[in-house]
Amino acid sequence: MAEGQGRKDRPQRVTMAAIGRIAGVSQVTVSRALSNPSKVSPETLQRIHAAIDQTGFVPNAIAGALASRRSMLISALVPSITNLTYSSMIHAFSEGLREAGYQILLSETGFSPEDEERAIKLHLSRRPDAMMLTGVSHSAGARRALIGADIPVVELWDISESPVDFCIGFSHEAAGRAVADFAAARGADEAAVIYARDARAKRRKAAFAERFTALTGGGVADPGLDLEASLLAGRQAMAALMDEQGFDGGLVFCSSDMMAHGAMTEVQARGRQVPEDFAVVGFGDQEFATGTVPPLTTVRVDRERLGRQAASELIARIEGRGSGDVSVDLGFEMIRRGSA
Amino acid sequence: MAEGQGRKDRPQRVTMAAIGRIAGVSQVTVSRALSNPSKVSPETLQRIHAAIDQTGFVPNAIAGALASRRSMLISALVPSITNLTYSSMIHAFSEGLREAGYQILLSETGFSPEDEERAIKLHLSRRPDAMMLTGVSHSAGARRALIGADIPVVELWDISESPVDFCIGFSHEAAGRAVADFAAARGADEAAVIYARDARAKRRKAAFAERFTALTGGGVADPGLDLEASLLAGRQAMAALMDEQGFDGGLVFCSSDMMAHGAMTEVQARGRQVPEDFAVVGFGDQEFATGTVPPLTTVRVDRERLGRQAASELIARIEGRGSGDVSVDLGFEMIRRGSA
DNA sequence: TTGTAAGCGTTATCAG
DNA sequence: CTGATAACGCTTACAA
Repeated sequence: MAEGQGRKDRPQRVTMAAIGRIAGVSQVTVSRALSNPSKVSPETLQRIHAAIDQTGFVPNAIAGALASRRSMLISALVPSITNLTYSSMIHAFSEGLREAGYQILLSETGFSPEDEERAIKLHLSRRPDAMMLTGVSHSAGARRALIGADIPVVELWDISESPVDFCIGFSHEAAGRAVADFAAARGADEAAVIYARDARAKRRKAAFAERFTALTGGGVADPGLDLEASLLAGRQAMAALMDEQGFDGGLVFCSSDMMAHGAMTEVQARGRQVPEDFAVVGFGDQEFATGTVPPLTTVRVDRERLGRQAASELIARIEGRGSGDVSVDLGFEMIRRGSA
Repeated sequence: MAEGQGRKDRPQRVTMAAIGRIAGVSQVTVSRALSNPSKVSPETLQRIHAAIDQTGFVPNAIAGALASRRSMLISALVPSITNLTYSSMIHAFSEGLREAGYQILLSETGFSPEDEERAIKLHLSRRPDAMMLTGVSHSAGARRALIGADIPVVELWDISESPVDFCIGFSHEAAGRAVADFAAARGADEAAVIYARDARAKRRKAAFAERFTALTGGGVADPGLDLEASLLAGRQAMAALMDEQGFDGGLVFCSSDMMAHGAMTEVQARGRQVPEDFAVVGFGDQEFATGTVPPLTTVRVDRERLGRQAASELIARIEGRGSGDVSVDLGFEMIRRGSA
């Protein structure tokens, strides 16, 4: 269906004006028929729709956006789309928006602030009606551009005192400490951390380590590896912990359920027991967490609610009736299952 | 940053005309400076960029798209974004496009043709320069709209004799048969299938079952469940197979690695052996497939290549230099590991 | 209920 | 190298 290879004659597209000509009305009436049918007489409406069906007319939303100054586009930036944490967030987020007639312009930013800034500016050129970002840490240039854009901006999956506009998430430090409290209450006197290349994951593990040591005096082994949030990486980290860090028992706090699953796999592959020898705690409470053997003890964050709430608040702000909240802490929940 | 709640005075945006006024040139020259700098004198260029920096000007891509009739937007439709199969496809796909300056308009269509048709029409109203669809089965209305749009359309993850425009993928039937051949060669005389609510998965299992029976005369147990492609669903299906279908040994072909992982988990949780009692074959060769115990035997499809090739061919066609291919079969590969 | 006129902020075309 | 001027296809007043 590619356009004729470089031909000059463009394939005369169907416009509202054309529909109007066929239906015997002006272009404006066609526009009205589509956006405000109640203001057009039934007979006219019928003729217009007949013309639309006949021609297969699809309105040009670009022109509409330019004229109305509303793009009905929401841009969303996440570090990675293949990471279930973020993809499920987007899923919930876009559902609410789709229902309200918005579409999603999506980009991956990796974990680099520079890439994010570039992506933000590119997105802003599309004049989205609002924007969703992951996390609260952005480059100065990004913040400036965002503020200049003068649209609602929600930062998800973290909280901050000074968001660009507003944020919905939870405290990663508090989550790390909660796991440390859990570990201590459970009687662990040695601990280790497994984490991926993700600033937020590192903040959780740092808070965990500090609290765990303060509480128990025990050490916290760290493989010091730069990893993806994958099962394999979890296995590797667990292996490194045992082979190189001399970690021979205790509780392991992993930055994602996937890595936790990998850690368990490695422990069991070596004939050791979970949770007896090594207790494992994940993060995220992914769907599969109840399906592992033993079922995974983890930290649940209600991503569904996070996404939905972000969507509805964004819509509210677009319509000028936002709550005015600057930071919404949705919290998290320790889910104790069998692995710790 | 929401606009003043319903105020009348719009916040006077910065336009190319404004930049021109500051730099002492006309609006057109600003446009040129941005899209074709070589045609503007160095001094002028400098003044223009100074004005841009000073104001934080971000060009309006909507207006640009309307005037140039090129949106630099590619729309992509996938059944689900939380399914790693599709999200990794999009990831590879969008990478190539981003490099060429395109942005991605993404929607999830679920597994319903009606939803897909609706989404396609909505996307088409944005005048994307090209479109990516998952699979080759679309409603008549969708095909009509697509053809009328007169843009390159690639259908991914399947092949067909008569795509809307062109397709890149592999034969799901051939994949199912290949697994059956593998099973027979391996000496399996009983088999079972575990599959998700996905038309393509069902085609693979049907082809598998037919070939397996033809080859070995053995039966193929089917739990007949309507499931998600999740680990838990895999466990449930495996349990149903053993408890309700009397399946007590043989090879299980699963429609995804995740389900296969679940099936293995269930087998092992019951104290039975993989692959001795139950051989398990997955589909997709996800990253974690090498990390399971035993490592998962599966069917690999090169999603990376699929996505990249789709992107580059789409760009080529947009520029009027497409290959003209109608259907590209990238094939698949049986990866024998420990689970079967 | 319908129509006219004036943008929306760019790019394309043609002159100079 | 630079600038008028005319689209691009729609929405938003304002009139009739």
